[in-house]
Amino acid sequence: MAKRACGGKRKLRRGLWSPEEDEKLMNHIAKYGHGCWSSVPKLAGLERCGKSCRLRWINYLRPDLKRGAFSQEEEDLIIHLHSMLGNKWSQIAAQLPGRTDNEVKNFWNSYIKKKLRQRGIDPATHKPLDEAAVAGGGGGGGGNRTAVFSDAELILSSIGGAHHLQAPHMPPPESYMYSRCSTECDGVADVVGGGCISDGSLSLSGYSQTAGFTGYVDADALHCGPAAAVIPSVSSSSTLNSMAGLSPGATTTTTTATDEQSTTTTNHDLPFLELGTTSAASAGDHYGAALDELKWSDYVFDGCYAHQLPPYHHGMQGHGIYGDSKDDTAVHFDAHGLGNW
DNA sequence: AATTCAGTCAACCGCCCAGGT
DNA sequence: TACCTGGGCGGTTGACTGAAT
Repeated sequence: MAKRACGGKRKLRRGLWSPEEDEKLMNHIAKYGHGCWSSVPKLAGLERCGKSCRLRWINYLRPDLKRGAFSQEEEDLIIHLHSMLGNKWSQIAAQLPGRTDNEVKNFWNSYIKKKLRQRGIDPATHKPLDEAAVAGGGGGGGGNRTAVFSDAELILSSIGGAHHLQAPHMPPPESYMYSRCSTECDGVADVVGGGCISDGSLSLSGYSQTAGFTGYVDADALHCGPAAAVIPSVSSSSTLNSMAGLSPGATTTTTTATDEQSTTTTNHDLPFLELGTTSAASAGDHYGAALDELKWSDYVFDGCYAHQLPPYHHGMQGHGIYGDSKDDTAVHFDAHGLGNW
């Protein structure tokens, strides 16, 4: 197959990105969008391969990224989604606004995995370790994931400490698995504590009762049905494309849903430069509010966004636009905002 | 103060898939 | 239909940091 290695002929730079490279890439995308990634490095004057540029943009430069520590709600949601999806990091990240698959993956491997093991849970199967071993060392992931979520719920219970376990108000685990059926349905909320939004999005309000979190799961992302709502997932490539305004006249559809209703707004000509500004706001108050702090235009149009790139100036390895990733002043997960999506 | 070790995370690699020709 | 190319994804690596010794 002779799969081309990234940048076969030309001598391309590799490794960490310099501030100058970041600036070039940001300037280029700000002006033109990314378009065809393979042409970006050339047009932007970078000696990188397109893949590298894409990765840098998605994982670090994108203006809508939420940096900083994962909240308990995010952690719980990751465990929950992993119990259903396995290592589908992109799909998991799609449910975590502002988080990238790489970030989620790293968080899982460096933190959650260990935490689960310490608690005697096999992170691959979400079953107790001894049971997982008996189950046939088959290496997790292969089996019927829907059958293990009750275990995942136990995990959540134990991790959460204060919350749940007894939780008589909790719906049975099956109700989390939901929804898969009820989504293809008529939109009737037939899940205890959860709602089946008529447009196909999934409510995890049952989940919220235990973890203090309310979220909507993109049914399509979970392969749960054909009529998935379009969640403004910042991690999805489609959203990225719309953000980048690749195609003039492109249409993005943003769905906001509450327990009682779902509304859909359609935006035409939404260039990504307007993220967090007027267009985003018009897309829906909730989404707009969630983006308020992004102020992408501040970075670009001030002509001096470089000063807002603290990473290098802080001399830290973690190069966060919003500052040191370990800084608690970093944007925190807004469960309410997400819940309102 | 120097060294070692473990943890974190950015970036790369290789594969797969979809779309175009 | 076969091939090519670009984009995306998951797994892995390696640089860097801070804690421990």
